[in-house]
Parts: sequence; structure tokens; C-alpha cells
Amino acid sequence: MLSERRLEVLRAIVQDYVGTEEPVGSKALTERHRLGVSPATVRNDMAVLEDEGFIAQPHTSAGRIPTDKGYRLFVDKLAGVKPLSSPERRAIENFLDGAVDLDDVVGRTVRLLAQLTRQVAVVQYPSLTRSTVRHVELLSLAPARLMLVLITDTGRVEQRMIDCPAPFGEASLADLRARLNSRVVGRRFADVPRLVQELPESFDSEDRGTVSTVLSVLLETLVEETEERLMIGGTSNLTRFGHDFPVLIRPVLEALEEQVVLLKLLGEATDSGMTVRIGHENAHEGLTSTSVVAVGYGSGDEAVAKLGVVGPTRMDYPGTMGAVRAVARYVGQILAES
Amino acid sequence: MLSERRLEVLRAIVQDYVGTEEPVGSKALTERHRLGVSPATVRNDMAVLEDEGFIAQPHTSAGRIPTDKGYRLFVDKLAGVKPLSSPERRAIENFLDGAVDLDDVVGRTVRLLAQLTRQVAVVQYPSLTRSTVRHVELLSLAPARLMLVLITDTGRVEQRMIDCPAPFGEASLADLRARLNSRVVGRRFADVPRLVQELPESFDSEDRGTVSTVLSVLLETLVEETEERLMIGGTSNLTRFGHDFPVLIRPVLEALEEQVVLLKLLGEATDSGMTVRIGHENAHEGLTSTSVVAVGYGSGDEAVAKLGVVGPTRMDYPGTMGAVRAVARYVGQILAES
DNA sequence: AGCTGGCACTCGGACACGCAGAGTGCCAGA
DNA sequence: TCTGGCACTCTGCGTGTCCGAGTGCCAGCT
Repeated sequence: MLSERRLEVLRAIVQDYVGTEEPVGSKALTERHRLGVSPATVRNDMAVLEDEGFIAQPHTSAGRIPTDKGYRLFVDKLAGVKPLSSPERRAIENFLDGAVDLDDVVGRTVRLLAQLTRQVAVVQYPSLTRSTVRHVELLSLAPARLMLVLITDTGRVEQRMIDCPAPFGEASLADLRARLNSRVVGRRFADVPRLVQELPESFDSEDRGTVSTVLSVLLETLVEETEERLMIGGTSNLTRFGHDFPVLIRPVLEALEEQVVLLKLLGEATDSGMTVRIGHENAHEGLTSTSVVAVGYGSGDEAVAKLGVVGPTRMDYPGTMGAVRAVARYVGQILAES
Repeated sequence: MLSERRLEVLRAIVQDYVGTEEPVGSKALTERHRLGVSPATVRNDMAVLEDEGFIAQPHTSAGRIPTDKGYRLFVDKLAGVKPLSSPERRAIENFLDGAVDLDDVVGRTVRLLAQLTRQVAVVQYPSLTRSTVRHVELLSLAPARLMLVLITDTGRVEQRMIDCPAPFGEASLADLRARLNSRVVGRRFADVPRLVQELPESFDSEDRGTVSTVLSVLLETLVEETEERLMIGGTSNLTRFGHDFPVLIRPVLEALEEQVVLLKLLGEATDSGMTVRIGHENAHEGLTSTSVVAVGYGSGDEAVAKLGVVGPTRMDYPGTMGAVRAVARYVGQILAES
């Protein structure tokens, strides 16, 4: 196990490197931190830390920079979550208040998070399957053409066109709409498949085909991986990435455009508590020089979706984690109110 | 007026520069194009073109590059719109087919356009005010809480929460819903304000407040500038921007994050026909080294929204214009079908 | 009048060189 | 176990030089 002082040295290295973006040497360390020992001693400690794989040298006779493993130790043992300042808290409230609909909430959240952390923000829309049903609407657009509209308690709205196998009367439609709603309103979408299972049986044979079609469209809409949506923002913050810019930024932008990648990234985060993935801990190879800080949010105790930020491994972890956590809480509140 | 050959020289310069991304000299020009004259002659022509402001030298003893004015002339007089190859056309159809809802259509369109042009794609959602009403739904969530859902013929769905001044009975709700729909379904959203104007008068005094509230929320939703939404994609293509990368890309990314800026950008495009804005022709200062190619699209003759791409002034104009036009047509078709 | 070949000139990019500074590793001594 | 000292290494930067691409201009040709 590393001694107390060596950990202190690691912490100092991480902090300085995050601040200056330059490899930090033993002399500078002793000057900027009260370690109470001389540069020579620090050098010995650094040699140990390097042997253990927590820091590395870009080249001989340069200072040290933390490795992914070093950041990991820093995040796990050496750093807390830095709470936001009260002006920041107020800014969050002001920013998030007055959103008119869910798109607006998500949009504002993305911008807010990007602004607070100065990094790329990713916010997932509340998952359908984890939300509860507020209303299911069926509209007749043409004799054999319906529109299905799902509305969740979190304000999310999904619609689908349905081509019916046979014309469907206005009375049958009202009937189906009423029965559907009485069964599912207030229930979780995840339970919907079970709840509507034998619904077609109670209809006349001529309508049964249409009812089945409607239900199958409904169920398709709930398929995980398809139903997930998200919004990203703050990509201009990538320009503060570092000097060796183009080569690093390209794969990140590409990864950010693949919803699938991002969803998987957020999906890997644990449901409760904050998840930090550092550098190579990210499966996707375009993101091996970035860290992801993610957390679930929801209107109640349970998470209905996740949000987080993507930034260089060289990021201010305590501050970022504080901002992400705070934003998640506020968004949860907003959703609960609406 | 410039002679035929001088125009030919300009065309050659633009083509070469777009291809190589390097200033092009007189010798290289004569080798790569059959101009039928010697480098010396070309040099004289170049001097004239430079005097007229169509091309410029980055520094003495370098080749020439087109100026914004040069590109403008190229686009207006020297280049046509290059039609897509038939594999490309097929790719569009395949890519756009099978979209389940409007978000999906817009999302696919953005990705398609980004892929075809290898540039940043921007697609505006069909404007509410220019669409027609398919249905207006009112749902009761609590005694004094309603949800308003607007559905357009282009598949766009907007919802708003409404806090009523007084509880609103189920019967009144059904009444309002029916009257509202009978007045506005099939009409253009732009006409809605006029059509619902005296609706409150036909209700009991106790309900009149709520009806007014509902209508005011409805009208607010239709306010231009607020109701416009858009989606962007292909930002990773910015990495192919050039060598002096970071300094150029930063303001572009920032501009792209400001919906207002983009909406204004698209708004400046003429309603019909394709608009090309080159470099400094763009009002926004972050976009002075980019060009914008935009065109309206719609399910019928009239444009319901616009789409386009943003790229370096040094872009393949004929190809880009071809792709933008083709995509706009297909999207129009898709919307008309749904 | 317009085109061409020739020529002198300019400038930026690449390369080599040397130097200063920062940082290290190691060792002997407290 | 810590510390000061020392030799060593490597990068970054500035300078100087050279080469080549490209230009402008001019005299001569058609």
C-alpha cells in the first residue's frame, strides 16, 4: 500500500496537471503544495508511483502526468464530490424553470450541463419502459389509418402511424381507446405488454385484426434500444481538449454522433449513484482518451434515464461530479412537478 | 467583362483548390487543364482576376486561392448542379424508408445529408405555422390540469401543460375538444388564431376562463421563433476543415449550438430554389469562413421548412447542391406519404 | 494586340545546429 | 529515511541556410 505522503503527491500531480495541462515536475510540486519534503524526496515518491503505474512520463526528462489508473485512484480515494456554489445552484433553478415541454427540459438541461462543466453534455430522454402511462390516444386519420399517441408521466410523447388491415369504425375506436386506457393508465409501460395481452379477444372478429395490429405497434414502440432517445450539446467545448487536437477530437465527435454508442455508454453506468469511467475503461475505442461521468435521474426514487458529460481524462473530477449530480437532482424535481 | 478564357481559368482554380486544398500556381494549372495557353499567359489572366478580386494570394510567391467573390461567380455562372449518381439515389431511398415517426425522419435525413456531402447537415422540423392541423387533443390530467397536444399533417406533435384557473368538467372538455377540432382540423395553423377567436364566448361564464387559457397556450405554441426546431449532425466532418483547425472550428461549433443562429441562417434562404451563402455573405461572424447551402422542402408545392449543409467555403458546390436538392425532394415525398 | 519564353526576384518550408532550461536518476551524507 | 548535489538527457526555440515554387516583367514573336 502506498504511504500517506505518496498519495498526497499523486493528488498534487493530478490537481496541477488538470490545472496547467502540462507535465508536472518535482520542483514545481514542492513549490505549489506544502508537502513538507524536498524535491528529491518527491522524486523518489514519483519513481514509486510510476513503478506502480499511477503516473507516467511522456518522455525522459519531462514531468509526470497521471495515467488512467492514477485518475482512478484519485477519484476513488483522494477526491470528494465538490458541491456547487450557491450562485451556481440558483443559476440552475433559473435556467431550468420555465421549460414548456419535455424537449425544452432536456434541451435546457443539456445546455446547462455543458455550461457548468465546460464539457460535452449528454442527456437521455426518460425511458418509456421505466415511466408510467399517462394516456394512450388513438386517432382516426382515414378509414383504415390510425395514429397512436403515447404520453408518459414524465411528459414524453411518442406517436406512430398504423395501417389497419380493415376499416375500423368510430365506435370500435372509442371502445378500444377506453379499454386500453382503463387498463394501462397509471401503470408502468414495462407492464403494458402483460396488461393488454388478451385485449383482442373481447372484440368482434372483424375488428380483432386491427386491434392486434394496434397492440403490436404499441409493443414495438416499447422495445428497448429503439425507444431510447438522447440529446447532446456543448461539443464546442471539445476545442479546449488539448494541443494535439484534430487527431483526438475526430473520433470523439464520431462517437458522439452514434446514438448507439452513447446509449451503451450511459447504459453501462450503474442505475443509482454516480459512475465515472476513465479513459480505457470505456469500451469504445474512440473514447479511450476521454472520461465519462454519468448518473441516473428520475422523478421519484427510481431512475427513468441517465445524464452525464464526456470530457478529457484530464478533467476536474470533483467539480464535474458535483455539477452532474446537482443537475440530475433538479431535473428530477422538474419532471416530478410536470 | 471577363473573357471566356479568364472565366475558364477561374473555374480551373476553384476546382483544383477544392480538390487539393492548396494554392494553385500557373504552371500546375496548365498541366492539369487543357487551357491551350502557356503558364505566362495564365499568369497574366491571374493578375487580372486578382485585380478584380476573384482570387487572392496568401503571400507573395504562392499560388492563388479563390476569394468569396470568386466562389460566388463560380456558383452563379460557371457551375451547374451535379445530379446524384443512381446508386446515390437508391441509397437515399433505402436510408429514408422505414422511418417510424417524424423524429426518425428528421434524424435519418440529417445523417443522410451529412454522409452524402461529408459536411455538417442541418434540418429544420416542419414549421407548425406552415403546416395544417391534423388533430388537436385535450386531456384531463387533474381537475384543473390539462394537456394540449397538437398534431400536424407532417407528423409533428407538440404538447403543452395547462394549469386552469378553475376546475373543468369532463363534459366541458369534450365539448371544447369537439368544437376546437371542427374549426381547425384541415386548416393551416397560421389561420388558427383567427378561427378560434370567438370560441370562449360560446361557453358558460364559469368555463370561459379556462377556455381562454387553453387558447392562449395554443396561440403561444404557434409563435414563430419559438416553435421552430431543428436537428444537426455530421459535426465530425468539421475535422476535415483544414490545417489551421482549432481556430476555425471553434466558432463554427459554437454557432451550430445556437439554434437561434441556425434558424436565422436558414431563414435567410429564399423560400423556393436553392440558396448558397458564401463566406462573409453570412451575417454571423463565426461563419465567415463557411458556406451554407440551403433549400426549402415540403410535402406539397409549398415549403414547410428548410434543410441544408454548412461547410468550408472551399467545398464542392455542384455536388453539395445536388445532394441537398435531392434529399429535400425525397423528404418532401416521405412527408407527403405519412 | 495578344501570346510566349526567359529571367531575376521573393518568400515560405524544411533542415541542421546550438543553446538554455527543466527535469530526472543516483549517490553519498546527515 | 530524507536531503543536497551532480551529471545527464531530452525538448523547445531561435538562428541560419538552402531549395523550390511561384511570381512579375520584358523583349520578341505571330
